[in-house]
Amino acid sequence: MKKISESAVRRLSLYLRFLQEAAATGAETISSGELARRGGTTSAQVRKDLSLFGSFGKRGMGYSVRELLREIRSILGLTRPWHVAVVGAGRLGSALSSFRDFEARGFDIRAVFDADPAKIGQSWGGLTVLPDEAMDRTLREQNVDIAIVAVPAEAAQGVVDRVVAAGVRAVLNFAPARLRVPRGVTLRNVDVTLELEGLSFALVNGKA
Amino acid sequence: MKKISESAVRRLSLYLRFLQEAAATGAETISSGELARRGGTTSAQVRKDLSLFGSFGKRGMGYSVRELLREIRSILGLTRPWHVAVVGAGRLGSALSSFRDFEARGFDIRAVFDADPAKIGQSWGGLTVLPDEAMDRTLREQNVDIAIVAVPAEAAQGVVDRVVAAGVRAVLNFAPARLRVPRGVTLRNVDVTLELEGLSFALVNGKA
DNA sequence: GGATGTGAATGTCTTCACAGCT
DNA sequence: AGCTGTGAAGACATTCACATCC
Repeated sequence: MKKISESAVRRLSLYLRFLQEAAATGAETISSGELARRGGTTSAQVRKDLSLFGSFGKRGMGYSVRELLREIRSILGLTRPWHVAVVGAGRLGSALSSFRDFEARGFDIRAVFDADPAKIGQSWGGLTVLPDEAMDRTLREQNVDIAIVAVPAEAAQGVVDRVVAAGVRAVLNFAPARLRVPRGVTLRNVDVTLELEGLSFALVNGKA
Repeated sequence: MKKISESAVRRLSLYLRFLQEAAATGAETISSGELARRGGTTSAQVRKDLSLFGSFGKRGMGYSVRELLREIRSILGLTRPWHVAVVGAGRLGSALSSFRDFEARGFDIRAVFDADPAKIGQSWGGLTVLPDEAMDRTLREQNVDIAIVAVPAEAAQGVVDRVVAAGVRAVLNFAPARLRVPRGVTLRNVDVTLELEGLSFALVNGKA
């Protein structure tokens, strides 16, 4: 299989969202031009992205919204729910754990962990904060696929090592730290400070 | 001035963080190879990135940690503090507002807004949640440079239009929506669902 | 007619490799 | 010797443009 760039995958996620919006308005078909307009890209880009996986459109017609929804869901692996755990029940972890939007998109939060005794046992929306020591066992029992790391930077590498040892193969890291993961484990970072610094750069350089 | 890619700016932010860590350990100099190792890139990449802005190193020696810190701070526009406002005092907004790390890096949160009467007047760490109606005036009075949008997707475009009208030229959007901003305004998105879907893709495709 | 799918052309970013300082 | 700075080469991503098909 061809190598797919991260930016292409990001765009597919966006197209998926636009398709859901279009479906909600009852649209039957959608053109590459319309997807491009919403995504701030070009129609050629949209067609190239989709052509990496197949030929889903009808010439002269565009794409069937329902069909393309199904295809992109399948490409992105969203045909079955994923099991997610949140490590760190601070403000950020609690915000993420309570995001009902995730469930709607097939990411089921199965557990929340924290090391702070004061937080353990608290419950948010059906989830009880579990102690650190229960982590390894629970990750396996719940067949957790994706771990969200929302702990302080100093603790992040230790956490990721443990979740990887417990069989988790995908990690979304919110800690401002560059983590090491073994081959076969996928890591993505959300680094708010980095984004702010990017905005700072744009401000002083007058770039749009 | 040359066009600098977003990925180059991201890497500069990372180098800055590594330099701060190195400075904390008392290191005097650092090589491109060492920065590359920490950042998961190559030494040639590091040198190219830095060479876009000048020649900061000494051959055979590497870079002076203190000097390079100063240069990168200057490049990124971090020599003066930026004024930040958070719009949306839900769980995510509250988590972001209380991130003390931002202040340390020169991003001063000057105001938090919400439309919900139940939240207005609550105070978090010296900040009082202000009502929606006070937003336009306060953004100008506080000379806010950067707005963080942490409201539901449906409300996000309205919010960004208002902050832009109030003179804000940089926006960090956490809402899962693609926002339109006029030329001259920089927008960055943090889209957690997108990241999760990217991990899902990696899981089903066995990519590391 | 109208929009897709795709080789070819272009543009951008990364890596190579080596001359040039220290 | 060691490490930077940088043209040149290579890899990768985007855009063009048009034949193809509904």
